[in-house]
Amino acid sequence: MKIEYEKIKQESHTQARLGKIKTNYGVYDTPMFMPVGTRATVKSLSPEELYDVSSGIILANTYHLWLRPGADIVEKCGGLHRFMNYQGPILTDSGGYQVFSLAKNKEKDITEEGVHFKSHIDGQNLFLTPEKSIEIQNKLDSDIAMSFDECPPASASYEYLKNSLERTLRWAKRGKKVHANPNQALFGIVQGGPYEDLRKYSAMETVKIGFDGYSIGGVANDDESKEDMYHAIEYSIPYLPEDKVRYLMGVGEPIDIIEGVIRGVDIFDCVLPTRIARHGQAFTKNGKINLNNAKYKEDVSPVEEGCDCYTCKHYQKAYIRHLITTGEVLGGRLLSIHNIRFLIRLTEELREAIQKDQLLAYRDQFIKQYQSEKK
RNA sequence: GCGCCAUUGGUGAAGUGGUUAACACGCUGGUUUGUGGCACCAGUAUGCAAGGGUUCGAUCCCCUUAUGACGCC
Repeated sequence: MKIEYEKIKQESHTQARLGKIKTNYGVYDTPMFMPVGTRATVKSLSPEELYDVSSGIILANTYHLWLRPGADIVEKCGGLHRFMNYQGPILTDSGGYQVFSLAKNKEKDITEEGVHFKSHIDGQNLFLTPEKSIEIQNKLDSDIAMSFDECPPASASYEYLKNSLERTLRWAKRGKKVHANPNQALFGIVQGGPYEDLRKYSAMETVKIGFDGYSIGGVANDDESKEDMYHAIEYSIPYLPEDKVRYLMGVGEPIDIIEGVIRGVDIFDCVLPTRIARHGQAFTKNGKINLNNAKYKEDVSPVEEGCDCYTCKHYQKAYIRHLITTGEVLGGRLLSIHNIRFLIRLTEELREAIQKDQLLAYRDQFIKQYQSEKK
C-alpha cells in the first residue's frame, strides 16, 4: 500500500471534508496538521513526544538530508524511519522551496534541466533536478515524496508564474517517470500564484499527469496577502479529485488552517509551531502569547488553561519564561510540544465541527476569541 | 597623614569645550507560514559622582567634597 484517501463526510455549508488517510503506518484522520522535522528530527522532540501529541505524518526535507548526512547514509541506516526512529508516516519535501531561495540569479540559475545553487553549508556549487530529487527521496524511503517544483513568490509577475508553472509541470512528469519506490506515494504540486486561470490550469494539468495526492504550493510566501492565499486555494481545489489528499504547503497560522479546511484542504505542514516556540512564543485560544514578556514573570498558570499537552499539565508560565529568557533549551522544547499539540488539537476540533456541520460557527467563535486580546 | 590616579546608563565600557553621549550585554516590546542562519526589527543615560567656578557654551578645564585603587611615611 502506498497511500489511500477515503472521504468520510463533506460539510454541508463548506468545502470542508472529513477523511482518512491509509498509510503503511496506520490510518489517520483528516484534516491533519503535520509537524516539520527538516533534518530528520522535529527540532528538540523525540518520537515518543510526537506520538504523545498525536502527530500523524511528519515532514523531512530532501535538500537538507541530501547535504547531510546524504541519502546513501540514510539508506544504509535502513531508511528514514529506522534512521530517526519514527514509526509513523513521513513526507519528504522535494527541496524545491529551499533551492529556489538559494538560487541567487533566478533567470540564470533556474534552468529547464534543474536548479543551480550554492550549498548554505560550504558554498559549493550544487545542481538539483527533478530526477535527482525523486531519486534522493526514493532512497530516503519516506512514505510520501513530493514532486520537485519551482516555488516563486506570489508577487512574481503573471508571465513569470505562467512560465514557471509550465516548467513545474514538465518537472512533475520527469519526476514521476523516475519514481521507483513501490512503498512510496508521490504528490504533485499546483502552482500559479494568486491567478484563477493559472491555478485552474496548473491543477488540471497536474491531475492529468496523475499523482497519489495533490498539494497547493506557492502560498504563505513572501508578501502574499491572506486574500491571495485563500483565493489560491479556492481556485485550485475544484479541479482536484475528490478521492485524493489535498495538501496546503507551509501553512500553519491557526486561522489560516481553519480557512484552508473550509476551502477543502486535508493536510497542512508548517515550521511555525516549533520556530516560534524556540523564540518563546505560544499559541493559545486567546491568541499568540510571548513568554518573554515581563508580565509572565510570576505567572503560575499553564501556558494555556485547559490544554491537554504535557507542558500545560506540568509546568507554569513563570518557569517556562525563566527557561526561555535564560536560553535553556528545555524552554523551546516544552513550547514546541504545546504548540504542535495546539495545532493538532485544532484539527481535532475542526473534525468535530465538520461532523456536526458547525464549521463556520466554530471558525467565527475561534477568530473572535483568538483576536480578543489584540488591540 | 601625604602623593598620585580614577569616578560616564542596570552592567562592561567608548568619547568630545559646541546641535541627537559610540558599541556590546541586559532590559522592554514586536516579527516569524513546503526552517540555511535559536534569528531578525524596534525602544531603552534630558544625562557623564556631588557642589561651586572659568567660558558665549562644559561630561570634557579649575577648585572643594565624597568614594575607590595604588605608592610613601
